[in-house]
Amino acid sequence: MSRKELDKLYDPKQVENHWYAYWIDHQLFHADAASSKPAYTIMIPPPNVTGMLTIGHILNNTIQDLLIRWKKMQGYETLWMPGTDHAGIATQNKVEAALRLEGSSRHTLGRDQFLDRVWEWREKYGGIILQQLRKLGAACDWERECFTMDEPRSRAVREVFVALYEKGLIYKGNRLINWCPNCHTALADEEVDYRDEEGKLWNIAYPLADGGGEIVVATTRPETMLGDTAVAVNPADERYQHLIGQKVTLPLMNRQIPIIADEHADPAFGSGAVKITPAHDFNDFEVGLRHGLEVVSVIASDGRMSAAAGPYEGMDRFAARKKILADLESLGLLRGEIKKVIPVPHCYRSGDVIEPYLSEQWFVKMQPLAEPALAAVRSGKIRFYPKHWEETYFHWMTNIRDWCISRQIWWGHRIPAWYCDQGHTVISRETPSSCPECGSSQLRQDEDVLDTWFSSWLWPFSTLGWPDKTAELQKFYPTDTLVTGPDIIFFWVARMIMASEEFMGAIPFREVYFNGMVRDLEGRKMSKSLGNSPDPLWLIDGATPEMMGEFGKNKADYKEGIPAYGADAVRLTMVFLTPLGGDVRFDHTLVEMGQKFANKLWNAARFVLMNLEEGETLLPIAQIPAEELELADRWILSRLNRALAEVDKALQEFRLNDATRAVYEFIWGEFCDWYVELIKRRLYDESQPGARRVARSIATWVLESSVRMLHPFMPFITEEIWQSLPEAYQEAAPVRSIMLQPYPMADERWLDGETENAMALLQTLIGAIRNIRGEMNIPPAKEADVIFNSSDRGALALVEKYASYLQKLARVGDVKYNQPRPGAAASAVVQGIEILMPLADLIDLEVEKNRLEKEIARLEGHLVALNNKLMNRDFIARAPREVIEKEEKKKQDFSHSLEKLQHSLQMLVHQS
RNA sequence: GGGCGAUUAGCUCAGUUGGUUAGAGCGCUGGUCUCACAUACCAGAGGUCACUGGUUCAACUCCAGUAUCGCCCA
Repeated sequence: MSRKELDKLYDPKQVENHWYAYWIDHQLFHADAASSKPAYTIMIPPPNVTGMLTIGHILNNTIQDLLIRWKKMQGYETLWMPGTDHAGIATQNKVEAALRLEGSSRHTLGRDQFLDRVWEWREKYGGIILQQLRKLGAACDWERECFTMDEPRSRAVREVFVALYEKGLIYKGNRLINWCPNCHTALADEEVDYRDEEGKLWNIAYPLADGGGEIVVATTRPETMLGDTAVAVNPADERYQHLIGQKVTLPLMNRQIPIIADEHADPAFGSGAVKITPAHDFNDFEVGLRHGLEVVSVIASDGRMSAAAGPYEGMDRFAARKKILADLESLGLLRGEIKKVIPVPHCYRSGDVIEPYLSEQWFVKMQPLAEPALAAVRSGKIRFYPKHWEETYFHWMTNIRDWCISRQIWWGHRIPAWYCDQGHTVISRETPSSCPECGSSQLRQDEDVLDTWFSSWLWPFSTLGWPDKTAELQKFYPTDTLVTGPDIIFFWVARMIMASEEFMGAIPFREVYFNGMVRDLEGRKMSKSLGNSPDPLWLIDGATPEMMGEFGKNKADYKEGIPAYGADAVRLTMVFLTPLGGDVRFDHTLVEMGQKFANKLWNAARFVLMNLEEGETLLPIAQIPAEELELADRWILSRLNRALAEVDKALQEFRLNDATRAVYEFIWGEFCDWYVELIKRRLYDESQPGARRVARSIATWVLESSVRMLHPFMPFITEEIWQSLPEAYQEAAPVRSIMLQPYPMADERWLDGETENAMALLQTLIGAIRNIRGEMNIPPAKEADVIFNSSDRGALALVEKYASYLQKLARVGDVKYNQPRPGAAASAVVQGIEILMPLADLIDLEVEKNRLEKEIARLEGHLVALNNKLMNRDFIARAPREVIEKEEKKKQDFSHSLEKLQHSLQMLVHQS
């Protein structure tokens, strides 16, 4: 393959599409269960099959891809398992909405036809989100893609249901559950969102049955009073002792209900008496159980008042509330109202207000499952990053409640329970043909389906073929890293640990990385409902204002459209912005950072490549004799290896932003800004072919290492550049790809502190000279002569040896050493070296005076602080010796510099 | 009400075990189309590190409290 001439501007579009196809064609994402390499596995958090890619997915999946590519280059057999989740309620709602537009409904279609429609819909739209992930560069093993409702996963679900039932951990019970009247189904406790809303607390008088007065109760939900079956007071509340055991007449219903004593009544709250509605409040339900109270459901499953609500039957629950308040008012039983902020439960899918609802449901007994799962995290077998999420996990796990798993919808795994006409229940892995108890063939399957999370919690092993004993399970289980959001720590993470301990007898993963949330610049969560999340594909491919429709209309940042930043730029920016587990405040203009970095790297590569000659043999750096390396060479190799060590350490600790920063700063701040500039002299000097070859060899070597280091962060551009490099630098592999190359490792032999110090001195000198030039407005093209004065012979020798660096990077002309001060000169002091720049014709005395005065004031400030410190006896007595010495040295340096600057200032004053 | 997290430059963020002259990118100001890159280069301005106490010779860093914001749970 011959080297190509690279374009001046990097164009991600072609490059990204081309290499993704190449990786797929060569099956570079495919994991081999028969491989002898150690495995590294990540299971994707399966996105909803209805979903579209969001900025949040970008963050989550970029992290996974980064880890996978990093481990692959480190020699692991990596598996990134992709798939989608059938998202029962969400998907059903979506298809029902489509049916409504057609004037149809699931009930018109009937169950079977409706399910056909959902499958059809899934075939059509279900793959979109995974297609979008490909644009990001995701190295998923697409050949293994799973779906939580495909046949193997369904088998696992049935197996688990039956096994838990047989073990007595699944039971059916008539209990109060969270009910969404809109979705018409039960929900798990975790599926309820509490939102604070402005509400009211009403005081209502209940007349005593014997006519001797009244008792006042407070409620935020007056419509539930129709189902009251008691009034409770605290047993220790002296005000009510004489009433316990008496009865009150329930207003509007004219039912007599008892006054009971129960700890649940808080004497400090309102009147101290509380109405008890077991059918519509979780606490009241418990009270009811303790006292054997009747349970009267006055709100039906559709959110309307039931027959038990008497005259209010058929009214919507919110309308009933108004009517009941009005009726109480006219009866003279309202005793005032106060405003109150109330946490109102909402359905996490439809947003409708949840009702506690008494019904027959299936539950999983969680306590026995929780114990090993708790131990797995306590013992450190599973580690959380950041660690503080463990607290949340422990809290939930130690207060765990049974899990309501039945849903009254159609889209999902049908519960494997059958009922015969004799009333027997059959729980079976396979569809039974007759009742094993009575032989009846009249079997009816349970109408309900299982909670979607009942399939997701098996994901780490169901995706590998469980319950069969597959080679995949053998090779890739337990998995290594789970990358997900802390918002599903209960829904998913905790339950996966429980299921894995129960069915695999092992942890599902060794570490969990919780990524932060992506917010907009106002700090709001990016969400579809807020309309503040741009389509990530707009960022990758670019978008015109028309394409963005309503989205960009009122946002200044989007009015002009979005340029095509490319996936690499989006990825780099994302991980650059994400601290360990911290939130990311995101705006598309931030992606310019990634875009510019890609362009910078592109041009650095272009520069290196255009300086190579066709067919040239480059020297492996280990073969270059030490004496042929100059300072810059030793320096860049030392810095490269320090960057590698830092990246490795940061990635191991999931400090992805630190790792990104280290790569970014090395490539741009050191390789491009300094090294590339410093080798230009050698590259252009044809009289020294040896030195030229050394410079080319090292530049190419460092570039090649850099793109390998960067590959997990920016896979596309690094592949493109790497493929353009001379083959001599590439290790043999079955397929030519950077993905199959080793990840560079820090080599301590190249670390060289002395060289770095020497280079740092030169860099500081260059900075000081540039500062003078900038401040004094010396035209960039004009060379400036410089005198360096110092008693430090070693330092001057270094400057002399590498004066060419100063000449190149600070546009220095003649350099002299230890010379008397010329008449008009600008000056600065760096590490004891006085820099004098004779500027007779150019110097503006006032500007230079200001510059010096500012620097003098700065030094004086520091000296005051230093003197105070050094004169403090306690400091001298207690601080470690090194610290004192360091401060003393600092003081000397500052005083020394100060003296010289003051002298310079005096000279200037004399001249003016 | 309980728990957790955050608060550093105009904006988005670094600052690893307490000892730095508190940094980066964007934006801003000034100067450069210097033969890889104007999506660039060079320089500059800009911070009482939320507030109040405490520990310490020494606090952006540790502790306590306050305020504001956010998340989770009830």
